[in-house]
Amino acid sequence: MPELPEVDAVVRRFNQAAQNATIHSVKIERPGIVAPQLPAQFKALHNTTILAARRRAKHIFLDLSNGLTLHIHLRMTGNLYVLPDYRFRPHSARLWFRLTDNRVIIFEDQRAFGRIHIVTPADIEDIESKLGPEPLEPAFTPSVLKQSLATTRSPIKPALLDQARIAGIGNIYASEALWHAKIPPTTPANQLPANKLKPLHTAIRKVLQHAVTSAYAAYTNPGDPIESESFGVAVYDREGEPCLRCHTPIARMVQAQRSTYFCPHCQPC
DNA sequence: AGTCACCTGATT
DNA sequence: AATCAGGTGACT
Repeated sequence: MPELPEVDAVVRRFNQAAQNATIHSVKIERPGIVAPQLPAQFKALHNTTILAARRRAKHIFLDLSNGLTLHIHLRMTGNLYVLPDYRFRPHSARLWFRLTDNRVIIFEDQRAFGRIHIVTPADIEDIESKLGPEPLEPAFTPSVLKQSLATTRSPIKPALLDQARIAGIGNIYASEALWHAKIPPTTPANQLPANKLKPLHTAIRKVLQHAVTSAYAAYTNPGDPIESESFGVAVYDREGEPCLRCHTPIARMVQAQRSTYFCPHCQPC
């Protein structure tokens, strides 16, 4: 569920609450969350301090005082936040870290698709080496975008979801960016018209940057579900509703087993 | 490059 | 009862 902006908000909020917190103990309710690692391995985290949380694409890294790092992926329904006491944890808390000040870091995940692993610097290199450019970094230029899309004829919408091409875009913001740039989602990625490159680059950055700001502002309560901001979403989950530009009913199609929303008039396929 | 599996809960 | 969900990795 969370895409780059929501993960970014989780990390920023986490740092405000738990930077330099020390882990007292770990409780793993669902061993699947740490598989193929074993719950016993997590005893290595007792009495280590979390130096800081950082984000790369949709990945969260918690750097620890013992030189190791916790690698967390929220997948579809994960969330990570701090509560004042472990007894306040929700039913869907799959793993939690009790802190030495008695607070607790909750990894909540209704569908239990999320993952938490203990990783080394070499592991982190492996993970990051498989990720494309960060779309909000200055290094992400229209030229870089063009290179990312040049090596596949797949429709551009599923190509935008490929984390090796551009890191952090998910199903909502892929549809949103293509609508903003008025690009049919079926366009072969390597055949994007030259005059659409800059509009797409601008749209990706604007959509994500706007969502980063609003996702962070939206989180006032720790346990709130992570939802992409619905206000301001132009096409996602709006099938049949009028296009905000031309009032044509928004259409839905399935690409690579995921819903794509688009305006049949602004983005004719 | 396309299909499926991993899970649970909400909606139809 | 069946379908759908904002993600990814392991298959064919």
